[in-house]
Amino acid sequence: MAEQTISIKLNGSAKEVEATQTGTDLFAEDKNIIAVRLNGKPRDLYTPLHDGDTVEPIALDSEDGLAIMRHSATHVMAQAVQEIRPDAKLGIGPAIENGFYYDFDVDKPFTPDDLKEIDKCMKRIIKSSQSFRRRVVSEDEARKEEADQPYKLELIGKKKEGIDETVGTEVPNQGEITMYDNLDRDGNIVWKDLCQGPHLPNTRYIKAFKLERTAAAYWLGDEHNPSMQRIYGTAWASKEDLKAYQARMEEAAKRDHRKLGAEMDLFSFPEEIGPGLPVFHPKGGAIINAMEDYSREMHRKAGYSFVQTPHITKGGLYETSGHLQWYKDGMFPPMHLDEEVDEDGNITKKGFDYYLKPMNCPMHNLIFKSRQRSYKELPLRLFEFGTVYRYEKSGEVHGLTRVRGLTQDDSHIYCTRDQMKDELKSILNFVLKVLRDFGLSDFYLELSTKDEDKFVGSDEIWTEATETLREVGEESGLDLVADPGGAAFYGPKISVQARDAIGRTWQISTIQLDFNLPERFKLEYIAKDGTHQRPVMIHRALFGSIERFFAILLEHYAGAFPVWLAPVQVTGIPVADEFAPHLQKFIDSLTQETVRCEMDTSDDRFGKKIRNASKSKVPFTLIAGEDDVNKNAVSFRFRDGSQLNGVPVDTAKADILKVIKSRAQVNNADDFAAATK
RNA sequence: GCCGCUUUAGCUCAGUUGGUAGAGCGUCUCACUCGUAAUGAGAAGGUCGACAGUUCGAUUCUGUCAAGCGGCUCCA
Repeated sequence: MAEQTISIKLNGSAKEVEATQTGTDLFAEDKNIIAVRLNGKPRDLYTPLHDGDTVEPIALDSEDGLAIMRHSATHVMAQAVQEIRPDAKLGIGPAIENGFYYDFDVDKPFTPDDLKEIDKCMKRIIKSSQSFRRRVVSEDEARKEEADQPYKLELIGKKKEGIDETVGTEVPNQGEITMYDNLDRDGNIVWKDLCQGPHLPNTRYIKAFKLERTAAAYWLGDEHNPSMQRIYGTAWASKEDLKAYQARMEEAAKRDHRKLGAEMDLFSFPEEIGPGLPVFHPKGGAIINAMEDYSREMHRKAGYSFVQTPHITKGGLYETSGHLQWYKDGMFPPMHLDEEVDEDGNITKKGFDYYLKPMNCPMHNLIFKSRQRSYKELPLRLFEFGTVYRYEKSGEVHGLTRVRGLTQDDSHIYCTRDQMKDELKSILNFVLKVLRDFGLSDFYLELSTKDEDKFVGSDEIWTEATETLREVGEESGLDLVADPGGAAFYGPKISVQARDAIGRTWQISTIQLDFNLPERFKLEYIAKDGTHQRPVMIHRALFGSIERFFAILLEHYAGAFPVWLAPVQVTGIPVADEFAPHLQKFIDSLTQETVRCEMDTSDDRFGKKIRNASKSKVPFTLIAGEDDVNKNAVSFRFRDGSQLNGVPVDTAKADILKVIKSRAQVNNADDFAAATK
């Protein structure tokens, strides 16, 4: 009797196969295939096929394949944890970027020794070649099987609402509750977990993993829920990929702005001042100055008006704006001032609560309101380096990227509704141009839309604002990614995301469209027809915060800034003391041109001075010895050790100034030649 | 704010199973004046994060607090 056949679509072409065949048979010859994409959805390799199915292979080293492998790896980890800590209650365990985690409720948190033991146990499990088997169960059966797993029981109740732990790959939502059994070589169930899958055919496909760290995490990400112990791991398709990942992590650690900031003497966080409150040392200050000077120049050219506002204010301002309603916890507590009390404790003069300002916009609104405005003044672009203070929770403070006192390059643009779209477009172009001048080049946009629990204003206004931003974003030609619920309470925003030199993305600029604060502050202008009209307000921070942008640049360049931003642009090293006056004279003339110079007059030997200059990442080391003095010249040494000797002082000076003005990056003699051409 | 970890010289880190400490780099002094990534010698520098408790004695053990780190939560 002939086998029954079905027709499927395999890798895009029609094929007749035996009805009993699965991906396991179809891809038997390719050991790199670990699952199938069945009718577009990732499934276990052994999933039964049906007539008309579309089947594509999923390779271990593909994005889907890695997610499946990482998800299986976290099952192995959970099995290992329960072997070592039988009392451990399971939370969720998804695949994430670069790896996986699993949350456990355990009596005692895991120690580094525990991790070593879990790691060992995982290797044993992987080696024992367990297979994963999918099993559909009824809700009652699932509840029975997971009776001693309270968190899983909670998940069973929520499965129907579509909550799933799988991240990084599409979720096969089949409306079924499934268990995944781990079977040993004899087919005995050695472990099981409530899970939607899919999984690897076999644990041996987990070829390269490493447990990274433990951390606490709230159950289902809600801080009101119990805290669980999370173990993070990383897993890759091969040992080489794992090594490459670890090398990337090391590279990122080397660039950490907190480390470079201390090494390069740029900034510090004195304990006496308080957490999240940085002080910038002279070299850090030089960089910040260069950033701000350039920013001011660009803003002047783009038609912005510079304003300045105080750091503290009476609270009423933030009641009007709504900030006190939504962000009181994030503000430093008030100073109650000017209250007078008589001997009996009765208030004889009412006092006021003063707050450190967390935002500049209300103050800029007051500048707008300071007199009657005409449509002829619009768009009115107010700009300020405004220092604000936010009481970030203690665990949230992080280097310069999350601080309690920060300076925003903050701008508020008031315009008519007719002007708003063009204005938004030109703001976006301006922002991207300036970011490119700072050496960032790889961008995408994020559109943050209304948070349904935290907003003011009508739906119509939100829709109009959101759609306007969407159009501007789409017309920019950059990728536009949705960020649902990410908006500020007063309006939607577009944020500019930039990838740095090692591929990490940072949120940098934000452009927010706001119809609400003008309403709350009753802002008006006189229109052409003499009527009173309400302007639209655009909030815009380009660097975001200067501190944070500084940190991003520091990591992007790994401390080796382009010449115009380098804290020290030139270090002079005489070959011997007798040549110092010649070099000093040249350095002094550069200083007169506001080039940031240093002269190494220490007792160190020449070689040591070269080493120190090299370690400092200064772009130009200028050397002068007998040859240079005789020729009234200096010699350049660049960051990579390449050299340009005997450059006449006039040429040297002109070239240095030219490179600074061009904002070029110079790491070697070729860069220098190109920048001075 | 929550969980875990960490805190010893300016920096990076040893060390003391409870008897108040050491290296390298850096700093200072002296000598060396040198052409491309560490010259040599000497010296100074620490209430071992802070405060309590246990102890004859605490940098070491316990507790509280502070700062930092890794996450979680949050981020106008």
